[in-house]
Amino acid sequence: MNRYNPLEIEAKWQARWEKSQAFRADDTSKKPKMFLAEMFPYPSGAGLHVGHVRNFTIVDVLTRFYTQQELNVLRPFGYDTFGLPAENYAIKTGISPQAATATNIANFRKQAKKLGYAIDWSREINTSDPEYYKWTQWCFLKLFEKGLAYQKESYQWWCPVDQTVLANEQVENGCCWRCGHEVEKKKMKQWFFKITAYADELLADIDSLDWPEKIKTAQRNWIGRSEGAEVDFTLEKGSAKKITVFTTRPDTLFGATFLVLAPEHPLVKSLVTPDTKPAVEAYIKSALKKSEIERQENKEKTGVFTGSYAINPVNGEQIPIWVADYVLSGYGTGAIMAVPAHDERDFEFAEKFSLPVIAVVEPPKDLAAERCYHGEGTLVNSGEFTGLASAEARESIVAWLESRGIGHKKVTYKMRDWLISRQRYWGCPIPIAYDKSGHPHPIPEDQLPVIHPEVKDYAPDKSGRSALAKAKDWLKVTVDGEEMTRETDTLDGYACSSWYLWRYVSAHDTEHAWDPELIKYWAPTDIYVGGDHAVAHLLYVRFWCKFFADLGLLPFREPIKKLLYNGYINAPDGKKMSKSKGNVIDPLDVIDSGYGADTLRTYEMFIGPYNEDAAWSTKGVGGVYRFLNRCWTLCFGGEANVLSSEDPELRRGRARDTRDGGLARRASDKESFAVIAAKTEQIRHKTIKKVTQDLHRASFNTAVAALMEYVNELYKSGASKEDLIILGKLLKPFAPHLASEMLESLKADDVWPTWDESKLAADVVEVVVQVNGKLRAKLSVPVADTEDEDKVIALALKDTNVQKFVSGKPKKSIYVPHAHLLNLVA
RNA sequence: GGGCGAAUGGCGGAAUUGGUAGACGCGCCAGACUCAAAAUCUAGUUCCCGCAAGGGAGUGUGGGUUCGAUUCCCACUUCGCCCACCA
Repeated sequence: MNRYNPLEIEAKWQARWEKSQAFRADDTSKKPKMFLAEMFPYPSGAGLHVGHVRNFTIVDVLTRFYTQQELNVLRPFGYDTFGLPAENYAIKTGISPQAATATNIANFRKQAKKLGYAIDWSREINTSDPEYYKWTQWCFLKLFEKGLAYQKESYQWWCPVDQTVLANEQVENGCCWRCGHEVEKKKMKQWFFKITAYADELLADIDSLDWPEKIKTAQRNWIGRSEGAEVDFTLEKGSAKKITVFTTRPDTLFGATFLVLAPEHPLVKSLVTPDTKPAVEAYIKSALKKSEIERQENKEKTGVFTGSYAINPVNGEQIPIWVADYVLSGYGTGAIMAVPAHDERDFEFAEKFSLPVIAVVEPPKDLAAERCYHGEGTLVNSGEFTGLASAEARESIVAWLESRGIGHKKVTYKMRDWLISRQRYWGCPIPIAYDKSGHPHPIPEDQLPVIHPEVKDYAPDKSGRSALAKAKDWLKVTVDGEEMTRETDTLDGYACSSWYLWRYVSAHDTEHAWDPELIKYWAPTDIYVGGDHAVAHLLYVRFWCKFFADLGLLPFREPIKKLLYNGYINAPDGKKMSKSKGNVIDPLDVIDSGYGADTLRTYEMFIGPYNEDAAWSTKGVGGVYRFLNRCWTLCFGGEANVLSSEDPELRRGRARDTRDGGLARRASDKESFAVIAAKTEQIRHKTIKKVTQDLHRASFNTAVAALMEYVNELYKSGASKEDLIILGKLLKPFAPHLASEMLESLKADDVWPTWDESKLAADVVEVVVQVNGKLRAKLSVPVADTEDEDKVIALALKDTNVQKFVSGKPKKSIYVPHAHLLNLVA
């Protein structure tokens, strides 16, 4: 007998699949479609890691499952290649990001093929290929046309030593990651996408998504809708100036004892007096220098009085205006009315700076008075509104403000517009040019793509502009006959991944970003699998989808029907895998050590529920390898050991060792072959049902367990040819090479089998008897008798063990036929 | 601080609608095979008592609902993840 040699058969099948382009999706099919994808990877120089394998294998199992169910399946693949690692590598080594990317892609492709993935390689995409990013730029122009791509001054991290802008992740403990100098915030003109224009729809449509609840919640929180009011406070001294604040609690307006502005608030400069100016300016400077981490670590309230006062519109009180960094410039109006009696943060601030605290909401009597009650209650000290319930008062006070034109209802979102400028070379160039007066113009569509110029040094220049600024010739461009200068910022990588799913339908289309007919057939994506980007990427694709739907370019408003969010795989020690800890498991090592791709794939599906983190177990891999070996032995190792049987085909595939005691025992059994055949048929149908249903609910680990049970059973009772065919078909999504080898030798196709419900029922059923909820006996009852409750009760009462616990007639009995359970209450 | 999720043998995990807790795998243990080992096969493996039949306890802790709770409700403990001064 040949031994199971995974590396040999895997190479054989991979070569065949390659040659026949076995996984090309059919654009012209009339069959129902299924479009699956993983979150495409950033191809790092380290190659695939076990996390990729888990992610891609989930998609592959489903791809093969639906293909075997004879759907028309699209399962493409691509690479998200723009980003800092390639750029930093280029800065360090001088090797161009283009060249490094090409090498990494070749490696990823080779490794993905080695895993036997059923990928339609004709649709491979790469976001840094001009063929692709021409259309990313086209998307930008569409957003620009509709006013959804715009420029605004915004604060960015800036290193005064390196003279460069830094991304958030390049700021470590408030310092520059390269030189270690403290970073500052610098105001710069930046590009934004107006995602807030879709805030309401993005929020509302979350309900309809077949996505994990935790992702949906994360998106709801991120969007952060809150209802409240904007209220105008006039300044004293009869000035026409006013300060508008946002509050969710207009009912507490009588308790507003001071105003607070964010340090960045534009009015601050005009509120200072000669006395306060130096202190306020110093405070603003230090506040802007504070890093995010410092803000998080030290929540001690700080602030400074501007020297000006405002008038509380409801009671005419004069209240001081302060500046403090606990008020954020990007949210609401960047200014708040502080109600220290009912807001914890305002209270802390008032306490520190000895500002007055006036309670205006009385909690219900059964609630103990808190230091700072922020719940609902009855209004006190609130003029004509005193005595109203707080919820009611919110309405009344806003109406009162509205009638005077000094306030109105307002909905605010935590979500900000999406900042997409990156002062980086290795990103998609923004297709914009500036005229002599600095006004931005779109690069005309027929001049796309705007391609990266060659440069010698990839480091950003001293002005904070990307290395693109060093390509003097490239910078000059003629647009509509006018000499202009190109934009040197590039797009955030998330822009490239906001539309790639649609590119897959016509990956190399030179006329469109996506083919308008094919998109109707294939999209939206039916199942999308990933373990990252809960809000960012998964919100951005939804945003672009709605935008392009509004342009009439997409016939749907949600891009992803079902999302599977897979967990991480940790090292055997339970810690995150990392090079520095030396605990990294390389999936290619697992394959090459002799286990093969089928074992690796099946193991990663068996490791635990797909959506939870799991720890790698080298021993566990061995267990799965043994299982696949047993599959092999059943199919190829049995000939020499066929049991004597009336039907040699029936008992084909007995384990190779005939000397064991179990066999001897079974040989002496009186069980006829017909009885054994009936039993295996039942298990066969049970397994088909279990594996099919488990794949539908993405329960991969239990599907593999069911296959293991099946194989264990076939080992005991012998496998018929039919059993082996079913095993091969059910195994194929997990271990496609081995299963293909099996099905080929059995001369069988791989069409997914169906089960016959009537074959699942046995003649005799085990009925569980409980007394007072405790298990006391198990009865063998003929199926026909299980429908008669009285008969079952009578049978139960005859059982000697039941009799020990039931004296006389039971008080009550509960019979649950479908669970084969009888509970007697004694 | 807020939100979400989780807690089951020695370990990873299963139990899909409130109905036999511990499937499957690892590990361990005994046996077969072998000169021996590995590999393979067979059997056992929640804990306690018992030769056994059987009994008792048992799904983080405490309570509740129910004939019956890993599953539902309340309170608490621990761990994980995400967000975090969002007015």
